[in-house]
Amino acid sequence: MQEVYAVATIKDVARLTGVSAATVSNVLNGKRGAASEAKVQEIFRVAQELHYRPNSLAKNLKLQRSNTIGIITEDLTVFNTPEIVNGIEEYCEEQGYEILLANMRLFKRYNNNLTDTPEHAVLFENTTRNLMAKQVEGIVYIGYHCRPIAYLPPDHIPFVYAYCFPKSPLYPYVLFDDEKAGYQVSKALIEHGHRNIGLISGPLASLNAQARLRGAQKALYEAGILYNASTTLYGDWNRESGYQCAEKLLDMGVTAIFAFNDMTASGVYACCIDRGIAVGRDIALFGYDNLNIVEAYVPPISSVEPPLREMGYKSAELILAQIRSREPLPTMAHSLDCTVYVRGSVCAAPPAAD
Amino acid sequence: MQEVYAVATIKDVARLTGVSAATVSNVLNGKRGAASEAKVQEIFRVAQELHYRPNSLAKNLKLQRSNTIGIITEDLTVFNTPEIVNGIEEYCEEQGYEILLANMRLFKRYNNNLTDTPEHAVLFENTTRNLMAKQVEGIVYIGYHCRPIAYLPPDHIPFVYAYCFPKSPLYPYVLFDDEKAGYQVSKALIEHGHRNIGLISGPLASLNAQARLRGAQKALYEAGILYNASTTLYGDWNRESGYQCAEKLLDMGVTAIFAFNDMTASGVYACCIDRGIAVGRDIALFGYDNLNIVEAYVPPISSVEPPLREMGYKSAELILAQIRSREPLPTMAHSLDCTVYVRGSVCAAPPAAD
DNA sequence: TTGAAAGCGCTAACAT
DNA sequence: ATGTTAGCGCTTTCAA
Repeated sequence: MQEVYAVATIKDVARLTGVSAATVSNVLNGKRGAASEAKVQEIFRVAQELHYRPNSLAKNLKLQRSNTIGIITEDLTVFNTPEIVNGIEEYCEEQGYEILLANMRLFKRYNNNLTDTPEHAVLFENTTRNLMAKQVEGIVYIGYHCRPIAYLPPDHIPFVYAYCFPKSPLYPYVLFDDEKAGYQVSKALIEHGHRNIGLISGPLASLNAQARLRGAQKALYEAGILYNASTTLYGDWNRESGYQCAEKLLDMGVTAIFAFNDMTASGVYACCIDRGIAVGRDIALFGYDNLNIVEAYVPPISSVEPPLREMGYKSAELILAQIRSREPLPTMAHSLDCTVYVRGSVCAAPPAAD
Repeated sequence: MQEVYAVATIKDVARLTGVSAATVSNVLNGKRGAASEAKVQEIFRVAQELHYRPNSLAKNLKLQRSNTIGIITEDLTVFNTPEIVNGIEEYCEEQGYEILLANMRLFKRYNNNLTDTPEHAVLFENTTRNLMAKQVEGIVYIGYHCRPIAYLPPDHIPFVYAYCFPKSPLYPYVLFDDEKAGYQVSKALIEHGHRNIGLISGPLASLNAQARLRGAQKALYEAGILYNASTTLYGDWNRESGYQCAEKLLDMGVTAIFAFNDMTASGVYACCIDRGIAVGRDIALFGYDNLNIVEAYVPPISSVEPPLREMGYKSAELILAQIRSREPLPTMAHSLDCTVYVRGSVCAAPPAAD
């Protein structure tokens, strides 16, 4: 088996400069007066030449801290995850912290069957303890979609949930404000004169969908528009269900459709094309997620962009705050604002017939 | 600053079971006859109770090997990268190896200006040495698109390039077979009766584009179709240039368009819609990359899927082979096959007028 | 200004 | 069957 390829150690630097390892360590760690000016110069020179850097394992073991936080991703290939990771990395870089990433690959492993099973619990626990065995000082857990997570970390390790939240609210979590976005979208449609707006929600059980629905109702209420239960349909987040729901809504004569995700909106679009209805002229359409598919349409689909990078950044702030304060944080829920993009798919409502 | 939260060490297990640390180590590492049956049971029991796992830093430091390979990503948020990472993880999991991921965030850092500058070289070197300081046994470098990389790793550390390749072919690299895919796509179009096929390449300098072009020419040649330079245009990979190129090609009367990526194909689609030309009926269209936007169209765009997971898997095989053999590998270039998806956007050519 | 020594948690060679 | 010891590479206290 492989030994480590040749890498310079502190002893090499010590030997080549004729001082002790202790002195090299002191000098390289910037301790003033650890050696004469000449020695200092030489130590730096030799260290440079040998490309010396302290062995990270040895250093962290000795110091009993790693300057590292762990990230657990439920699945790195889910489209939102990398951008959240990026936000975490950004803050950590600013703070001189390092990252250790553990990807659970839940999708590949369990065929996208993501309820909290005992099997999952074992994997969670394992992944967490693996990171702890590497002395990470805290962990950010990134869900693949917003939902409650039963798993709680052991041993009071500093922990933050991003894009999901703990069933028992014992640790901070970072989400985005679905209700506000739902409100803003609906308000935008109302301001374009729409009063008969079809909603294609996700499944009733989805918390995201519920929050968006609340936002939409609030906007309707404020505008004095009577809520019409029959024009609120519950889809399955996918294109097919978008198509089917669109058929019903179009039959009911809505002038605008707010689909709660872009895939659904894409299905709506397809239905409109098939019926010869021009999106952005005959009907207004809004999606959610701001996937790159929305720009593929002519006119492009209006949509809502979740603040992924910011969620990562915020999560990192929270984890470092926990680490530094050594106390649980006062505020648990952190909700960040989405960006609403009104694009060509949103047109004014036709002159009211009523 | 944070000390490590309370975690059981081997000493704790030793103390609670009344044996020495050495015995605990021996028992837990499966050394037969290291202790009496009763002791063995007890050691396992206590270890379990305390959730003991060996401190990874201490263990690796001691053993001078980490059972870990490093992954350097140029940018984790580029759409192809996570799937490649996944493939690597899959193989490593099978082999009992761990992963350490370092994301250079080239996009965020340098605004997508990705030539090999000295600035980059410093970042590469730094990232590599950082991983080496953690005793990774080898490194897989994942480019964000296929191109030659000037950077070579130091100290003969086992190294593999994925989705890119080293300017000096001193290390193995894993790509996908653009030429073959270009050939297959063109052949598929020809078999549908098309003889006047427009190509929208990427920039002339792109190696991917060149290879796809070679494949296309081969197919034309085999079919006895005269290569027509005027129906080969060089775009910029984006939607706008796709639109513009499509205008020209449609004016020239092509019956099929092979766009060398999906964004370009998306621009072509937009142009066709604007002109009232039905893709999949009046004209055939092929893209490349198999982004999720291709399914958003009705009919969906035919496209080519690069074997991302497989590339990752292969890279991992190659890095472990290097690590285990302690020798450079004989074969440097590894090219994997893409999957070609013929979808509704491909129709038969109209009856020949010539 | 410099270095010897101890120890982080672990494993392995070598006693007993 | 079990333990003692040494040492991986590093930092830090303390003494010189």
